[in-house]
Amino acid sequence: MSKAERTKQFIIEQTAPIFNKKGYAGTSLSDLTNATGLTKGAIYGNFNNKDEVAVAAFEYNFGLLTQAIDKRMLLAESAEDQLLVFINFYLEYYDTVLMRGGCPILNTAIDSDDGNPLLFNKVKDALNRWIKGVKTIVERGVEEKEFNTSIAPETFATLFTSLIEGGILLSKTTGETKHLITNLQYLKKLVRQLKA
Amino acid sequence: MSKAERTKQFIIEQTAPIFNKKGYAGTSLSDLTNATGLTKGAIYGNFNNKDEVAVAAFEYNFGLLTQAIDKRMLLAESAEDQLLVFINFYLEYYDTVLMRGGCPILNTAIDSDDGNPLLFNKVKDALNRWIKGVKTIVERGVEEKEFNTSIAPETFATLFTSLIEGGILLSKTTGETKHLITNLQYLKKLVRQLKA
DNA sequence: ATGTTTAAATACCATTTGGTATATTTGCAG
DNA sequence: CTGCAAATATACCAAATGGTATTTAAACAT
Repeated sequence: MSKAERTKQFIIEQTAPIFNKKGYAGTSLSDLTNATGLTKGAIYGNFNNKDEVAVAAFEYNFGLLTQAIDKRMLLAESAEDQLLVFINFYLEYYDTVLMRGGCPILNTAIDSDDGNPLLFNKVKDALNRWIKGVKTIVERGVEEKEFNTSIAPETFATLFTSLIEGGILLSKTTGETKHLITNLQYLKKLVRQLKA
Repeated sequence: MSKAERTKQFIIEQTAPIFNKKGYAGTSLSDLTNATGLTKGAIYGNFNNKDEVAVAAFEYNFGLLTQAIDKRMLLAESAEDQLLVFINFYLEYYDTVLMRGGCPILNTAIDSDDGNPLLFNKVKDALNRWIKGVKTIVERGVEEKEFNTSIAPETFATLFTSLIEGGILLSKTTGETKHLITNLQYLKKLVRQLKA
């Protein structure tokens, strides 16, 4: 890894939590220099503008989540276990996710819907991939006779994602973890229903 | 209503959708003057700072929603009908809500969680009131033997709110209404389950 | 109608913003 | 260990930011 590549990575790692917490418009160039200890010259030597840093930061934040989940996914064999990977991940790592500013999809979607189409498209893609991933798991479960068809895969995927994101919103806003936990437990029940 | 009160109201009405769309940090003083056609003098004659305008704007945005819902709530007698008021409101007015920048609670919660505690507390209160309102409806339904206890009122309120907010997020981000509709239809099913 | 209070416009301020050109340092190949 | 290229720091820029006196205009009670 060249020097430039290393500092570029360093900038992303240091600024990613800030973008996630303060949002795109709320994060200034001086926030970036403060967080990294670097100067504007270093930032603009590695990125063309603030936009590019924001996009890279989002991809990094989202990547952290997906990597952690994908890693656990390897150990899951059945469709049920794969769905439980998501649920258990959030049950265990909710505090960590919160410490980093919350769910990057939730944050960045709301933050970029007006005025930052490049970033917004990235979030859109990420969210669509996530929903589709859940849907695919359920479809496979149905194909392999592990799941019944009491809930359509597409419907399930929407409910699944909404309850997680909605739960994060409620818990983050009220300060009470119980909301997310309630949703995750309900999702477990839904998964069980899918099996019965 | 005095002149000052009228312009104050005018400022709130004109700037409320902007704050909802662009967020607090993303809305500048010049956005406010542009939207109103007034000058900084007029704004600062009626508000002490940008914060105060933002808080007033949020309360206005949230008030629009609650007023519309409360109005319909008067016609609902049973607990079931009262829950359906929420569901049908979002089914019918989703486009209108989106046109104004989406759900003010969702937007403002994400926007103000870092760096604007005054505003954040307002959202927190609003969200807590909403959740509690749903819970109370279900509790009353149980008391009056209209609802069974298959789902605890508190659990139901969390699921209910999460599915609506989560659905709005999904639909707004993907651009596909189906997500919110899926959730609202599922909520209808949950309400029916509560009756059976 | 007039004088006074009230509200809004103007002109101004320091600071910060995102961004760039240039200078300086650093890393690294020969 | 030296020379050159790559990477970072410095110095600078115009524009925009939130905010404040001060001036002007509009309301309104008498």
